[in-house]
Amino acid sequence: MEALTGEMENKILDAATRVFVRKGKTGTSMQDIADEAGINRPLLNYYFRSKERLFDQVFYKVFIRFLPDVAKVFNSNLPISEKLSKFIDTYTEMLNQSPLTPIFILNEVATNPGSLVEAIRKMGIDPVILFKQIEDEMQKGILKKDDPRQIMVNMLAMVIFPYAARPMLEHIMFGGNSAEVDLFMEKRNVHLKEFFIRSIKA
Amino acid sequence: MEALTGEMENKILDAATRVFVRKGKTGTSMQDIADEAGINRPLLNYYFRSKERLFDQVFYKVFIRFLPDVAKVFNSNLPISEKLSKFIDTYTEMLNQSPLTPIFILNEVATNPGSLVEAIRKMGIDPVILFKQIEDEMQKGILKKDDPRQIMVNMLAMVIFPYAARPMLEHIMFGGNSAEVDLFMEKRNVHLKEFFIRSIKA
DNA sequence: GTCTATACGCAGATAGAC
DNA sequence: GTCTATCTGCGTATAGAC
Repeated sequence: MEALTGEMENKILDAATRVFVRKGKTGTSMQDIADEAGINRPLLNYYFRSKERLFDQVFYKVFIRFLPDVAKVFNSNLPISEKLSKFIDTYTEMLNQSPLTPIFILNEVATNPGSLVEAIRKMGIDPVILFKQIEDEMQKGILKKDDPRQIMVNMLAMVIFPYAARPMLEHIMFGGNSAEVDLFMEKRNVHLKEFFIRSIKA
Repeated sequence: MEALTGEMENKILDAATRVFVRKGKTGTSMQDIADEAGINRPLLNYYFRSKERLFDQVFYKVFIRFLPDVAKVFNSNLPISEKLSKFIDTYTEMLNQSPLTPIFILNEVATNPGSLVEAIRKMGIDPVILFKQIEDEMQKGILKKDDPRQIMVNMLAMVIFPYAARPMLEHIMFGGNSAEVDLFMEKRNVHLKEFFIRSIKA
């Protein structure tokens, strides 16, 4: 029944991703995934042996999806202020396409730290180069002297947090008005760039 | 066997809180909680009828714990810069005592938005007063003109995110060195105050 | 109030027919 | 490769003895 190789694998993987990301690992049953994929439960085991293995592949896929575009920005020759701006745009675009991803990843890593170790081992992220550049610009007087890691965490925080906390913010700060949050998020890109540059420039 | 009224309830509630916060709602079994409390499984049902009801009480308790101290800061007559500084200290102290709380709350609200609605209805948070004060100081030229909600989200993001993302950051940015992260977090308070004030002052 | 015993369903996983 | 049937264990919850 399968024309292309791995067609069914991808079909399952996509379905599993949607459910896992929405309901979490322990909150998802194999039946949920089978229903989402429109197939039979044993087929999941046939193709992925176990829920554990299926989840691992989903996690890895979701996790890695967030990196290539960002790496491209970080490895470019642009000054920090430009990288920052591009990072905000790139990351925001990804998050708009998969807004549930941050909370999914943060939660899985928190409740099962082992899941991450394997994933990052396979790709070798190295933020050191970026730290060096930041320190360089601090030396040159372009940026205010500070701990580059604090800058990095701030950047991630301000971009990612609103997505992870959206349901909270929507109810507490926006009275449940979802459309208003959308507007807020649209304007946020411009705000962030200004806000951030003001803090780090010398 | 119970001397004080509600002694057993509290014992269970505390145990349940520890397990729920660590493993999440769906990742926690009643047996886990009974073991943690050192009691028998049916006793949980006797005191709380169902896992659902037990969880609801835990969630509400955890959620509300984060508010009174913060509310005190927000309702004071201090200028924004002072409130900000106190907020960072207060929130950080709470988070240091229960560092897993952010990811617990964010995840539960994301996977089951209904849980939040009930909790906030009972306490009536109102950030509008704070927004007005921020706008006031903007009018007076103390703060740079901006959207107060963006400021608010930035503040929450920079304080809360490092706790929610700690396992991630620890592995990716600190090479798994936990002690170094502790040091980083200690220094972060001072950094945050400077960083933030630079961004918002006129 | 606290226990043992138990009911019942659904979870993940596999056997085996087609 | 895909299905039905089935195994086994664990999940929540309750009945009933003490």
